[in-house]
Amino acid sequence: MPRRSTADVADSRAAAVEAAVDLASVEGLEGITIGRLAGQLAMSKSGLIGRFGDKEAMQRAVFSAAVDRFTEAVWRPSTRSEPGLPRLEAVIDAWIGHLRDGVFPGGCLVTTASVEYDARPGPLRDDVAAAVRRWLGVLEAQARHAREAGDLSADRDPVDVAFELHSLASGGGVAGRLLGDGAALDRTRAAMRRAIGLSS
Amino acid sequence: MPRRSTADVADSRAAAVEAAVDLASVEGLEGITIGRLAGQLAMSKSGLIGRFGDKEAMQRAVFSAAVDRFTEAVWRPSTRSEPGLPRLEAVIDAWIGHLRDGVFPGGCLVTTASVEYDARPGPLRDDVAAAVRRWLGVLEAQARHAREAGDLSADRDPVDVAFELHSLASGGGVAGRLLGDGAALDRTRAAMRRAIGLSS
DNA sequence: AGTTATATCGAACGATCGTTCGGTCGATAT
DNA sequence: ATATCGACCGAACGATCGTTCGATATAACT
Repeated sequence: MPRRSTADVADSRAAAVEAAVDLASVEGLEGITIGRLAGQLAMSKSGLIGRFGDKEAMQRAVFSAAVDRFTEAVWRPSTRSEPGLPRLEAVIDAWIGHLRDGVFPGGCLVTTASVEYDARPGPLRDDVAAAVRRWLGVLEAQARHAREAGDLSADRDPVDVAFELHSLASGGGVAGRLLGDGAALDRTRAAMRRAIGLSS
Repeated sequence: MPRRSTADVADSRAAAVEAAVDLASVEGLEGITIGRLAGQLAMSKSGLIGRFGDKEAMQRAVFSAAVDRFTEAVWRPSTRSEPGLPRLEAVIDAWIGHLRDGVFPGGCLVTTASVEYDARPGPLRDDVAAAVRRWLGVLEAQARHAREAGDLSADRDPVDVAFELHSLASGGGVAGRLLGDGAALDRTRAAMRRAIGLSS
């Protein structure tokens, strides 16, 4: 078995993280097992964990990568749209698309991690909370921009809007996958659009 | 150590299930460990698992008990209200109250289990899906009743309404607990009322 | 009183968990 | 050419996992 050159070092770690994101998407961040992941990567347990230090550090790296994947799929494309309501519309479409395409094989890891750690103090919970807070802030800023531009009803609180969008996407994705309901994402999209004052 | 009389049999099993519900609410149904639960109940592992057969049977019993707890707290009180919109309003208030009171110490176990099993086939996933489907059906029936009574806009699909209420409560509860956001449940309640056409 | 059924125990099982350690190989730097 | 470094391995560690298996003590039934 050839050793990996140092030029491939980053690739090796990144490959492990990517595989772990997919695994965690199904089994949860707590469901990751070093042994199973190592087997899946055809590595030894010690070789794998050595890249991270310990399991918790690996979980944090995995979650961080999942946030990047989410940001890339949902936020990045929307930046080509005008700030405010158009960008919110773009975010909603990208968000629904990202859920539909199965960017995460077992559902959005941010949602999974939110549920796993919402009642469990520790660094991971802090990481998850920070990521969600940041995302809510982004949505809120767009809603505020839309309201100031007159594209969103003045009696809609931007914080409420952000919170509702997040809840709907998170809850809708889970329920849809659990029930195998193909129409769930359509319903979710419609509800999200309703939350920003659009009829359909 | 005195043995338990047969009259206490149901109590012993029920006590184990209740403790397990609380534990699973924090750690997840997959996070339950026979050893830890046995220790917490001052029982032997074998004595505990003997009551259920195997771990999966115990998890199913635990989930079933959680559904009962949810039904008792959220649905039962609402049956004193008139069917249709008044009952939906009562459900929303009871639902928010149940989230606020911490009926489940680590958040609604139905939500937790939905996320845990939404991408993992098996009997537990089937149980969870059946429970969610039943609950959505109940909500939908009330929404339909409300619409036929003219209390709900004719262009609101009862299935949409049920789905939105479920998503909002589920997503809102998680995000609120994760972020330690005391206003989250107020926002969730307002959004749920908006979903059934009420202004506040 | 004697029998049966049940609830629970302690001990042990093999499997797997996360982690540690010493060693080996290959690439890089001197 | 030699020394250094980092990636990775295999083996082993103690802990815990879920489960199985008699043994025991009690309650209920005949």
